[in-house]
Amino acid sequence: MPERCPLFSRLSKEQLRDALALMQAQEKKYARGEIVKNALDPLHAFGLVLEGRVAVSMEDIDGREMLLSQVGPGQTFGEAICYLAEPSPILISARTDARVLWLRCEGIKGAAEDELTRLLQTRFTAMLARRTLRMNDRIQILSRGSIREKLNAFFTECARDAGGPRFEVPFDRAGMAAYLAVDRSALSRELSHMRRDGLIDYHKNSFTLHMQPTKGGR
Amino acid sequence: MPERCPLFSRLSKEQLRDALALMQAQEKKYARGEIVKNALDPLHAFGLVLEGRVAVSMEDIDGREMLLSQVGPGQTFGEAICYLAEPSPILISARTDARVLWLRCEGIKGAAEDELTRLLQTRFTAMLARRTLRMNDRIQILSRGSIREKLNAFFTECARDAGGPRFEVPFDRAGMAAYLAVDRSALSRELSHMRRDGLIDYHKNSFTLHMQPTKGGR
DNA sequence: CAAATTTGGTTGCCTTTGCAACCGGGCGCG
DNA sequence: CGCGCCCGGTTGCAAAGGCAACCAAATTTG
Repeated sequence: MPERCPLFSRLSKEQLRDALALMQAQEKKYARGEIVKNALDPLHAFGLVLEGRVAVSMEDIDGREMLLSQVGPGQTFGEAICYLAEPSPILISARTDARVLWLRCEGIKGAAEDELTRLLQTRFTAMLARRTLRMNDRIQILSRGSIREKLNAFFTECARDAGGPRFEVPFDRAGMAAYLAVDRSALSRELSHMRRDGLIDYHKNSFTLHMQPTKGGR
Repeated sequence: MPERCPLFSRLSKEQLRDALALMQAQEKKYARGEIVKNALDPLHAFGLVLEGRVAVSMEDIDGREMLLSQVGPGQTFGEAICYLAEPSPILISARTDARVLWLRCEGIKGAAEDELTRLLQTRFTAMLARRTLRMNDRIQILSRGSIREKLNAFFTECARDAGGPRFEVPFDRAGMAAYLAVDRSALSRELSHMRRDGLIDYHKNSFTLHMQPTKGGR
């Protein structure tokens, strides 16, 4: 399963074993709702989700929870904090029953003695770089003024990832609202309107875009 | 000057020279308002701002500009895109007259032959990790519902960085509005109200917080 | 199966804020 | 000196959307 993560993809069986050993991989199970990392806890390893879904959030002063990201199978969380070995106010919890593989990054921090370590270093950096780009996308979405604009941006991105106008979103409505930083009921309202206007169709988490293939370039 | 960047800090003169050579450093000057990188242009190197300020933004379909970040002396832009060698719709322009040192990252991508290369690799990764954390902060700010909440979060962060309740922000009002993704006039209005309410004081870009050391939750 | 819980949709109300227009001060430049 | 430009603040207006309350369907639990 770990090979679903770009960090470990296309490794031979032996390489994978060595890589996991190098990073002192340890699997751990969590029940739905369980806290994976409390705010202010340090993080000695970063997590690779093998199964289930995990939410990364921050609690603000008023106790409102802000969703930073939601992590599914093959995706990771906490690399940056773990790499920098900094404390962080981030709260991580399991949204469903989940299996997480914890990976320490000391092994890929210093000088690389062998080929495999070097590969992992490079891939780790690439992972961080890709994460940066995804966060840019998120910031772009959040910067939009209206809910409809946010949804358009969000859907466009989903469609790009899915490679077509039909896709499933990894959120329930409440999660989606948190991701877009809007009110849940307002989100429902806007989704209804967009359906009424013939822009989209949806059922549960499955969405279909009816957008015209944007004629002009951006 | 490059030693203001964490990538090059505390290097000997020879190391710095070698490092710059390794990354094929090239300095370039830009006039205020000049385009540094147009949307869709590829980026063969990332930029280290030596002097002046540079804005990283994205133009959305309606032509509205969304500010992703603003980069000052000693800070870098475009590392992720450059490292991944991906095209990107990002637009970069000089907000003031500026000097930029372009650094290629091929040299620090593959296997590291010498000590210096390894150091640069590690530091580059650390830079990306720190950038990730800063983007998290930004997402946190953007996720707030009201302008006042956004400002509180923003100011809190500024105060943390500055180590005290007085600080200067690196934006003019329009830039600040773009950073917080709110309307400029609404921002002005809210700032006035916060001053009226005794929460802050400000003149031009200098702000002073008068916040009580947050006692209880709401 | 019944009860309870979760999830998504609807609606009315009212605040916030985007928008547009305008004003005034500071600064640079001819 | 005077003109234009940039920047920041103000304000009236209208719309968007947060909030709360509620309902219906779906899903889980006993």
